[in-house]
Amino acid sequence: MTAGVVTGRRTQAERSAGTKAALVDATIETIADIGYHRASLGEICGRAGVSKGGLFRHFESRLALVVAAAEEVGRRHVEGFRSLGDAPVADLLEFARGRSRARINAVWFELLVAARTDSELRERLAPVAVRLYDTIEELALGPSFGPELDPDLVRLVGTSMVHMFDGEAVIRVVLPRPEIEDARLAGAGELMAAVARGAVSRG
Amino acid sequence: MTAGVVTGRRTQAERSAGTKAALVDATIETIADIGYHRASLGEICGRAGVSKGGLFRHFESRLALVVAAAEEVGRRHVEGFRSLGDAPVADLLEFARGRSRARINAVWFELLVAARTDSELRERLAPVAVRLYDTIEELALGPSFGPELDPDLVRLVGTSMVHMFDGEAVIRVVLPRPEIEDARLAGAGELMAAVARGAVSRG
DNA sequence: ACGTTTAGAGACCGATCGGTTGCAATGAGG
DNA sequence: CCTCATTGCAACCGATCGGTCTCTAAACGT
Repeated sequence: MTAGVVTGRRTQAERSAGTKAALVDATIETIADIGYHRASLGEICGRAGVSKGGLFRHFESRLALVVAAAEEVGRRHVEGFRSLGDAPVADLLEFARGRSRARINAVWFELLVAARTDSELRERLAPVAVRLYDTIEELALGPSFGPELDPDLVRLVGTSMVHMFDGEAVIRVVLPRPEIEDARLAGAGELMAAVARGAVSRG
Repeated sequence: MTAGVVTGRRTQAERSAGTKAALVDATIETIADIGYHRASLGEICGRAGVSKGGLFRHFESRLALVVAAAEEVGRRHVEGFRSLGDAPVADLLEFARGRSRARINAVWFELLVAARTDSELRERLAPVAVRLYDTIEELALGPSFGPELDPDLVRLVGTSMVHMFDGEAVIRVVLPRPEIEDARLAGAGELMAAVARGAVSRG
């Protein structure tokens, strides 16, 4: 599970990296399981198999830990996106929807909502979010959309779709409507296809 | 502020309704200000000018209180929507976006995210959300869209827009992009106008 | 006017939180 | 092998949480 773990005799750097990764993994899992405000350091440490004292050896505060967790989730998103390579727009859309609904993506929802009323979290999360969006948009602009297309238009429609799936994912917890969601995915696919074939211009 | 407050001698029913409304108002304001998990009963009671003992006279638990707050926010949304009456689709969209961004709407985001990992909250919030969406969709299907339009299509596009604005509102806390957001509103307006004039069919 | 019921106040409770501290174990360098 | 810095553990701290309990004040029924 936790990449980078070495058994037997380990160097200090390996030990440090190992427990750090275990703590970040446990943080992601804990927030995904029981939510941000219930994800106490005690619970996280218990899952990671690390004591509270050990945690503070690697992270200066709970805040630093959850920001590291958000970064890791972003890293996995980018990884998944990259491994998708070139694909039809319909596949891209389904992948995007899947990411919005993904277990670990809940970490982002939890932290974004918390960031609204927590200025320190907001300030530390903002640059991470900027980097994540920049990376993904750069990645998405390459394949599937020829250079003859207005990149601003592609960016506009693409982010709009992501926001739409995010909003859907949030309300779906309490109000799932599978038929409408499927129709939405299909309709979004048609719109994206129209954009890809250059049939949509910017107003 | 708190509608229904009567000064001087009041009947028990008036007293009860008054403090109840004050508590719900304070809950909405507190969650909007400092978030769901920081909105402690002490803080809420302080703002409402009611003691903790007084609170539990009217609400069996913190959960019951925040669900009542969500209901009140929904009521105000419907009220605003109703007072909008018949209006061009562009105005409807701007109104919808404004609602997604509204201070008090944060209560819904906070509770929806919390509901994902809190089964009791989820179960109590679900029927409220269903009623709210049903009411708004019923209201929106009336004006602006003639009866010759497929109501399912209007519902699909309409909810998709709402989800889009919701997703935008959530990420905007940490990653505001005013130019893209304005272009998004304009583009959504064009799409909605096309739907309203019957230029879009369901696939 | 008076006993009953309801609304409200505020001290109090056990549990849990994020974070600290002193100490034991481990690996690094000579 | 010995010394020292790093890593990890667990008891501990003050603060705060949701919720309860007891008591007073106000409105009600008669």
